[in-house]
Amino acid sequence: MRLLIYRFLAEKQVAVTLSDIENAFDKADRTTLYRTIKTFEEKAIVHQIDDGTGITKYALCEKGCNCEIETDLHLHFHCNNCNETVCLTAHKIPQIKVPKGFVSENVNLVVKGICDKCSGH
Amino acid sequence: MRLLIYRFLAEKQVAVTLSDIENAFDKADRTTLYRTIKTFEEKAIVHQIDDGTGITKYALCEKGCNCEIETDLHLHFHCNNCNETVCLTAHKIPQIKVPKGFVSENVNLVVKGICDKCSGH
DNA sequence: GCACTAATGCACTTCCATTGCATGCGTTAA
DNA sequence: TTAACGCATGCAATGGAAGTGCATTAGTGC
Repeated sequence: MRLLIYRFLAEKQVAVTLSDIENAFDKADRTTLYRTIKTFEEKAIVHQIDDGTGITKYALCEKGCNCEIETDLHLHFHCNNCNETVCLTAHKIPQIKVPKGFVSENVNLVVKGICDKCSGH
Repeated sequence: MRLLIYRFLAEKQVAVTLSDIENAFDKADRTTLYRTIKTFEEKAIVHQIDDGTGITKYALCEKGCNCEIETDLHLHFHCNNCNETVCLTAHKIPQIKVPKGFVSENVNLVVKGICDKCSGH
């Protein structure tokens, strides 16, 4: 089961919602998928993405994806056209300056727009 | 009613959830507050913030807060300690580079950590 | 006062995230 | 061989937030 879910995530190049997984595995129960994902999260196999659609998505952690590190520098791109969210691990987030007294531990950056597939390039 | 809500938002220096407003106005109905906020949003009086807690928050737009512009460069700080989210309008977001084929329309940047109140400075 | 519009309140629905409880299955220990 | 245990799975139910339809009330202009 977990292997199947892992492969599903590996094939998908985009972040998926729980519903996506649910639809892909009709046989399995919501709860199982949910808990599997949670397990993956704990083991730092996948990471959670909040792209502003209100639905949490998940994506496999790749090389260079240091989710476990506190100063996580993730960049996610959400397409307003196809509604897909991709993980741009190659693009690092520039250092963000915060005012005095503030301590930065984590940065979440979501860029919205049109993705490469939809823009036609 | 709307004036009361406006004043409430003005007093608060942090972004608030619908529940926060609801608690502050026991007399009023949820729907009224909800629709009032929506109206404010349309009129660009407040803007919505998604700080990753899963609950959408709202904050007054200030001078220099160009929510209405597509290339909205907002920086929000979410404190992991007191769970409050503040709007750092003074801090602009640096230009984000996206890969070829991607078109950036909107940027959402949330920094998490410890705020000035909680860090003791 | 009358009519019209805007604002408010109530009830209901939907959607997603999460949890409690029961079941099944494989492994270990008596 | 069997009893006990841990773990994965499934079903059902809960809770919280967002959103909507409809009736009622409050204003506003005439």
